Amino acid sequence: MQKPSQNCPLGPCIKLLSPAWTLEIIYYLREGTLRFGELRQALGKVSSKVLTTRLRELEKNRIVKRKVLPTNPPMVEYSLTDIGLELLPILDAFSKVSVKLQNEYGLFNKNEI
Amino acid sequence: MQKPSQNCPLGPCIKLLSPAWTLEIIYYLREGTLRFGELRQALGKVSSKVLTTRLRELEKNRIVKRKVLPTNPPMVEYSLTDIGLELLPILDAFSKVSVKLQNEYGLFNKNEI
DNA sequence: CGGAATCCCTAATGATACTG
DNA sequence: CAGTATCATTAGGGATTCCG
Repeated sequence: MQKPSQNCPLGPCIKLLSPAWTLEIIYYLREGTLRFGELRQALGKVSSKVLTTRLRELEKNRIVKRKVLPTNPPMVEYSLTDIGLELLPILDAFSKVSVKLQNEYGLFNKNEI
Repeated sequence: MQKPSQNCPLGPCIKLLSPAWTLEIIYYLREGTLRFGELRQALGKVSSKVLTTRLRELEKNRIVKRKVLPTNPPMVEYSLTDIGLELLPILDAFSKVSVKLQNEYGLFNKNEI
């Protein structure tokens, strides 16, 4: 969790997105609904505890919608809310910049980062 | 520091920008050069140790340029490199999204975040 | 002024096991 | 399946002091 500075307008947004896995979660939900297990698998090596924590935070901040299906065993679907969708330009920017830094400047290649 | 997931293309960029104060540093350098002390003051309550650490990392990754002026006592100026300037679209995205979430959805108002 | 060197310490993450 | 509960860990950040 990052510490925001005084007048920097990015503060709250940084605080929202800085916990581990947060941006990746939004990334993988960008195209639709995923179940808890699918999301967990997509992320790789996140623990279910941390993933749950993150999803609860995002749900509380109305970024992510949680839908429990009345099956047995229960299935839980996660998707982005309208507010969550508003975050996608940030993801786009990350994506575009990543590509550019890699292609034009060779960043992210060796062990630089 | 965030843990990147497998196929998410944002991984390296996230890793680059996730340490505390990193985005704020870039934000305050966006319009030109700042001395160490000025940057420290702009950020608010960052310790000199952490700020130095962050600047060294950014310098190593060619995001930030460090220039020592031959004065006594020495002055050190920091500015964005060409690569650093490439990151500004990300900052723009943060900024625009922050405003939108605040104005249209009332996020970031109370203690929500 | 701009750090380097210490020491400290908590929040955040992770591993494991268990459950409705 | 989708979590909770517990415990362990650690590394990231902070406070302080001192230096050229």
